[in-house]
Amino acid sequence: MNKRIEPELAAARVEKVRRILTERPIVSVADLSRDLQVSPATIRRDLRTMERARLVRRVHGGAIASDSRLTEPLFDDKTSLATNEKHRIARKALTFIKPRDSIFLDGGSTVLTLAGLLQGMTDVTVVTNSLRVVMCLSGAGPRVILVGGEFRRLSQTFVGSLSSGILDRLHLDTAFMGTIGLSAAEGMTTTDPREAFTKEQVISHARQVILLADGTKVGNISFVRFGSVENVNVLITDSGAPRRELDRIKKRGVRLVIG
Amino acid sequence: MNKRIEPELAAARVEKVRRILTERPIVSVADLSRDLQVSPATIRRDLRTMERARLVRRVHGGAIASDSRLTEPLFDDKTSLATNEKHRIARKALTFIKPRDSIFLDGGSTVLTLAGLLQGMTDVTVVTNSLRVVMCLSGAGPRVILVGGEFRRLSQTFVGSLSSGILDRLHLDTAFMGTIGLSAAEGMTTTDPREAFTKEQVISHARQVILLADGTKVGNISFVRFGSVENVNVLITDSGAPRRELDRIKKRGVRLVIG
DNA sequence: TCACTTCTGATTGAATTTGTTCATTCGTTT
DNA sequence: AAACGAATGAACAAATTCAATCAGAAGTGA
Repeated sequence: MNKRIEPELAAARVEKVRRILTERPIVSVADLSRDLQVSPATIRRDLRTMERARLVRRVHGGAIASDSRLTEPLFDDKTSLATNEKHRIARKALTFIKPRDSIFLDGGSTVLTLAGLLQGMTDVTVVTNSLRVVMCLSGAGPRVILVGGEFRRLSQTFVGSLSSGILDRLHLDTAFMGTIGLSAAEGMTTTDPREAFTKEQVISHARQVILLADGTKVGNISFVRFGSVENVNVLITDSGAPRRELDRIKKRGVRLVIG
Repeated sequence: MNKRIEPELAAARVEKVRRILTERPIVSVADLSRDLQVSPATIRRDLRTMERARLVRRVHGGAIASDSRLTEPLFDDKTSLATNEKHRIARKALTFIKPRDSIFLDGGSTVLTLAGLLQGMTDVTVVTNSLRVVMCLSGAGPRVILVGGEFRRLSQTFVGSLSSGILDRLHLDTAFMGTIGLSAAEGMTTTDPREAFTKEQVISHARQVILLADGTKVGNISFVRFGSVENVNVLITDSGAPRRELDRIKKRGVRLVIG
């Protein structure tokens, strides 16, 4: 135009829009047009390309953040539920991590919450078989090593015997693991045999096993067993766990921590 | 006539641009031209070479730091848009895949485009070291096996010697790979030694190697070499590749496919 | 010295971006 | 249901940016 007081680049504009959408859930075209000093037509074009890149969702008059991830129907529901207990459990777990530790994180939703708390730490090594954990730490954070294997879509983890090739070469200070069921009689149980196989591999390589299991898991029994109660050094759970079962587990030598 | 003002050496200019981009997230060509006292054409040439070295990402009117994802994990906005050549190359590559093949996909952006085309196929096995490939296929699609290893944030891939434990047990029909540079004299080159190590591992396990490289890569030379031209069975590129270099490569036994 | 290469700046035509105009659609109100 | 204003998309023009090319300057090696 006649006067270019604002030589703002297009790329900078989309970045600003994104930042605005992290603070507010919705913005109007008019607001953006005024804040960024460009015409509404330009804003609409920007939003259109951003929508193609799945960065925003357009609505009449503006745009909203596209936090509603499309490709994850099952998993995020579980993590977005019960976040209160999970967060408390994860924070307790955090106190068991020392500098320069190498820790294992498996694919449980509570464990994923713990991974989120590690984003600021750089002096630990995280070994995992969970796609979600890697995605959570893909931007910044500790050193991440992924044991390979076959991808299991339901749990978004890598399972099977292939991972043993890597695990055999690693030493783990602490393994933080989730489970579907934990009972004094049947030990830890889960739904998938390949998942169980990988978990057993991890247990056998870890100096210390810490189980993160909200109260609904305690006393529960699933399909495939992957280790006995004796393998667990610490159980972090919440106050919803049944007392009697907890007592039985404690008698087997497990240290209990209530988040 | 000579200049009173000695212009910066090219290397010094590159360094200055990098320093500027550590302070500001984005700079315009005009700003750089004024600050460094050289013509916009020179700035563009510098930015072009810096982009090939993955030091910056160019945008219309300027450039942004390539590692700006330290704060923002989702980084592929631009590459998912600039898809014309990449898409043509990827579609050509698709014709080399037969049912029940086991194929390797590495972490290149063109290869990632190919992964997107595989979402509907279920009768192939995809082996990869790329987080983005797994994310792309995490919802539905073929069987996915990830070779583990240490996570490299810049390329979002898993690299290093750990992955050999899994690769040694797998047979690959075709490996689809990207590269930073490909020249008849220097072979394939990339920026990171660990990345190069993994690529060499893959090459040695694949019955057939197909290189996906847009025209800007042909004749380019990067830091670490990871195989010679003889290792490449097929090169799929676009019409932007320099003719003379293509001829030299073809003489070395590489089958050429222009997307 | 001469041939050759590399780097730089200028030029030109193509491509991209942006603002404006206008017809159409959408959401709300009557 | 009808109507009105706001929002949208398409088309176009102006300005900017880009890539390709050329020519000159400076360095390199024979």
